[in-house]
Amino acid sequence: MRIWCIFYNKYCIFVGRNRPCFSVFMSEIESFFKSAFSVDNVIFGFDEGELNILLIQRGAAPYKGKWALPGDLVYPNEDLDAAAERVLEQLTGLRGVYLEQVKTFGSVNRHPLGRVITVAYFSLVKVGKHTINPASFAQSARWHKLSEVKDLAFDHNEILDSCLKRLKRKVRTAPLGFELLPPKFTLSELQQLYDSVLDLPKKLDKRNFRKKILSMGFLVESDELQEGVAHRPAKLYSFDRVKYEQFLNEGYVFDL
Amino acid sequence: MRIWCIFYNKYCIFVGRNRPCFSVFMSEIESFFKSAFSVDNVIFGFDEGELNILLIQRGAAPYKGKWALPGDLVYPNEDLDAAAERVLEQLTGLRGVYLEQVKTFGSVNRHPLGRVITVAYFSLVKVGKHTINPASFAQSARWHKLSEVKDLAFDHNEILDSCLKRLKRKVRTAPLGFELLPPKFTLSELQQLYDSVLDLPKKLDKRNFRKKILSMGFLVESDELQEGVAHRPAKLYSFDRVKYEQFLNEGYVFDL
DNA sequence: TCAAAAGTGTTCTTATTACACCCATGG
DNA sequence: CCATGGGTGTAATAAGAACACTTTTGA
Repeated sequence: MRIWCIFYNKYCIFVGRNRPCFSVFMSEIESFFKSAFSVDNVIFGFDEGELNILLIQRGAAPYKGKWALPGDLVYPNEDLDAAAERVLEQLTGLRGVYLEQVKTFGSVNRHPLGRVITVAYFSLVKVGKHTINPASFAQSARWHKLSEVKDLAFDHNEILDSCLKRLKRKVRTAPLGFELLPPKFTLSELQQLYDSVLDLPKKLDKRNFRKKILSMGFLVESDELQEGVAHRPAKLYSFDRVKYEQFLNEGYVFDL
Repeated sequence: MRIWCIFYNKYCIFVGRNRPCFSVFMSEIESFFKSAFSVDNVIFGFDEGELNILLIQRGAAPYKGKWALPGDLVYPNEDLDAAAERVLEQLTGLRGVYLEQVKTFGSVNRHPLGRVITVAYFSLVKVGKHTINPASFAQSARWHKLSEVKDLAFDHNEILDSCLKRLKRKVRTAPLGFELLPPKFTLSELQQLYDSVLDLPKKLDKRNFRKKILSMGFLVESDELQEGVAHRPAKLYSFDRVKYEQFLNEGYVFDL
């Protein structure tokens, strides 16, 4: 059965089987726009020595064809965090990744079709551990180098800025970097990650960086070496979460 | 302009200017009518050497009679920050105070009457510069010592925890303390504030605290002295925002 | 044998901590 | 004259910054 409705005067009249079946006050319809809420997820990955983010290309108006952050309306019986996790999982198939709420954007006119407030999240994924499935979201989806991202749909540039700022702060005070690397990594890869994320005027000093991160005692050296590189192969390390907890319990704090 | 919409399958397709402009899931239409968003504001004040917060006592169900954070639904044409400012102004008459968004709480069952997500803010006010007007909110409103706050309505304890945590972090890296003090204050008052907010196992060292805060160069000594105290009167200082900007421009950061 | 990144200590400089006595005022 | 908090400097320690050469590998 089809039901049509027409917005007329201050009423929305629903029409089924060729006659009006019920109507609602426009203001209630308007409240629909008032109270729509969504999540948007800035998905960070680290690839080719650079920070990347996963964007979708919008398949429908508004902003059709523009690149945007993956996001969706929050379902009626869904917690906010769950909605953000769902967006990520539908797009990448990944579960249990690092996810953090950053800020809520609710300017009256941020969405051209009505009042939609959106809760921004960022997540950290290991690039290459997943295949991207844009189907339910958009006409396409792919990784973009952060340095090449510009002119996103809606207020998504502002959202991205907030998330990036948060990441830059948080990465210095919590062991987030490891979420972006494979389970085993070289110290140079780790340093490159920090250099890239922090984007400081001067790069970190190799010796000081190694001294500091190793002195914290939660990186464990494996007996494996890097392979297939045209230079002296580096030792592979991994992040030991249990040792990190001990480190915290002894009253130390991660600070880079 | 008329907008038509057609309910088809499980979608509601909105039609403007003879073509579809957007569509939504039917079930979402229903949820929109039942959902709302609000702001809650943790209003911090500093009084009698202690951090205080301004609470209202609920005048209506649910949680009638319980203490709660002041908050309200966001109006249809109101930005989120504006709603938080309005809540504060209606309660205290204050405008232009420090206000910061902290986190959004959206658990499905956090509100017994329906789906309400709430955006938590904190603000910092100078106690005594205002009179409290609970009228439009609740049966009463008053300051509570933070140490005596317990068992608030809704998930407001959790919201308070988040805001307090944020304040503790932020107060060390931005000159927020001054927002809680009168324009002229003694260094001991300032230190007492930091001791109280940070709640460290050891109090700050008086000489080291003074050395550090004065060395930043944005506190200006006035020629006035404390009055009416039964001991050597302290010099009054004030925070110079222009000098603080200079301090930042020279590449320094506030860090306590 | 060359290119390319891995790996490694020491010195200097700066920031942080710890600590105790005299001073000015009101009651 | 006493109680109360105001005000002050220095020495020891710890943390951070700067810096250059040898090693191992694949091509």
